[in-house]
Amino acid sequence: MQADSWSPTSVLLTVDLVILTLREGRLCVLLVERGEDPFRGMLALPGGFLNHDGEEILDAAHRELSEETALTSGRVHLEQMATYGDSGRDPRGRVVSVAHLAIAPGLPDPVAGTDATDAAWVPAESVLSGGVELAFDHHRIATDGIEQARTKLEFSALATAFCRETFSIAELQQVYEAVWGTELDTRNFYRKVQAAKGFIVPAGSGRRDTGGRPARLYKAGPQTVLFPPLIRPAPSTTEETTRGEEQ
Amino acid sequence: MQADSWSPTSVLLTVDLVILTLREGRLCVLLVERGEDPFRGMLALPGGFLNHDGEEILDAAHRELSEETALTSGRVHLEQMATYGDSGRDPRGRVVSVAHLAIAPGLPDPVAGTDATDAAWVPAESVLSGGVELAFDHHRIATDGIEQARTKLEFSALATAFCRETFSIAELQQVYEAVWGTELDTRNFYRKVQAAKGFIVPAGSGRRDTGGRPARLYKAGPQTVLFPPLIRPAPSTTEETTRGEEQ
DNA sequence: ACAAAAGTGTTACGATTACACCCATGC
DNA sequence: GCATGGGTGTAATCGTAACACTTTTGT
Repeated sequence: MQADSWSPTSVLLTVDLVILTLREGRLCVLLVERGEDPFRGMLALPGGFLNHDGEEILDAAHRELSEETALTSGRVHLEQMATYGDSGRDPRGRVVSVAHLAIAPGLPDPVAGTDATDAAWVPAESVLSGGVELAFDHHRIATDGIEQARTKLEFSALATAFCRETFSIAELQQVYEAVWGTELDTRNFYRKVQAAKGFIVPAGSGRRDTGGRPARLYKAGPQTVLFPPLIRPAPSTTEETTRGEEQ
Repeated sequence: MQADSWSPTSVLLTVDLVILTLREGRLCVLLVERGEDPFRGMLALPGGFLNHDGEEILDAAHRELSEETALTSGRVHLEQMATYGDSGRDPRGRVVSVAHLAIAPGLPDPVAGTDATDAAWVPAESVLSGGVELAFDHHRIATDGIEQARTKLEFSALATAFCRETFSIAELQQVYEAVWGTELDTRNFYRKVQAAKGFIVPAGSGRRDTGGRPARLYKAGPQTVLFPPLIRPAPSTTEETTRGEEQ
């Protein structure tokens, strides 16, 4: 720590959320239209300042999550992602944002937030391709969040957070296919997730109205790290030599 | 973002550094003895408040790194790790710390910082086992940093940051063995690192006074992500079912 | 010549893939 | 019965581990 001869700079702290879900087989991000003035009317990630003195960062993220979504129970995955504090990122002054990644099962269609004028699920593809413009540095944050979700799917049990309490293995596979944007072999996927001990545990015989033989149902197991991991197939011949690492 | 009906809380922002290096084949962390009053005389991670209005977080981390170590050139790896902001973590008030991970080649023995009374390289093992007490929540931060380094060694070219400008493959192997605490087969390691294209590139024939045939020398390649990755051998039969994920 | 360390070939094994096949249910 | 989707068996293939072996230098 530094000597206190000069007074240290204080900053405003916000939490921003990259909330991901699956809608009609597509990975989507929750975006809100800003009702307040910096970037009023523009799309942005949900988020906000710390509430009162003493609110924990993770609590603030949970609070913003509840405000923006109609999340019933505590069945949401929420974890810290990275901190963005570039001096020019907010016109109001020095605002540092601790970005979080949230994963939720498919949520009711249009979600009306408390202070946000409007909220909408936007396909992750549109964000990645730059098709939508976002306020602040939220494009960067959203991109980082999506990429992090893709990576964590390989090594952690994150995929179950996209599903409801109980789910079939086919549903779990759809999560992987949607987030990665690839197709997987049903039979091999079946055995791989079973091989990862503690990933999923049986939860009764299933009743699903899909027509064929009913699938067995499972729920999330105790393990958070997957071994062996589910390796994401390489995007075929397209070599990508440029991938930044340090931020 | 929230409406401005109430004034948002401002916090003090610090950067803390988990600086890792190899000394005599052991992974070590740089710790300083605090000369100022919260936890005066106790060991802590190097770090400090943001300097003046407008200093970028990453710049502050670089500055602290230079102050605490005698780093000559820019050959240091520095990346953001995680943010720690629990309300009780600093007795002076609400202080939020953006922790960074730094990797450096073996540095001169005793490093005297500018404001820290004393600085010392402490074996990572001692920190992990709880053998040394650290100020604030720095034990947690240091543990997280060491674990992150271990993981990143598998999938990124981080290991080269532990080496000097040029290095032999055997030296690179020592990095892996020290950080992971395992032994690796020399021959297979040799081919694995060569197979990861862009990881290391030749840098002239080597001269080392080790007695045998001189090793070829290499330098860090352009690639930051390793494919195929160098998988860390499982720690034998010892099952570990409890590994936290969310923070 | 010998020791020490670098680098190469080769085989055995385990994991992964691709795909053929059988099972259970609704209509 | 037959369409539909769930679940199992198996051979070809790939990557890896293990280790014998050759090469190059210093003394």
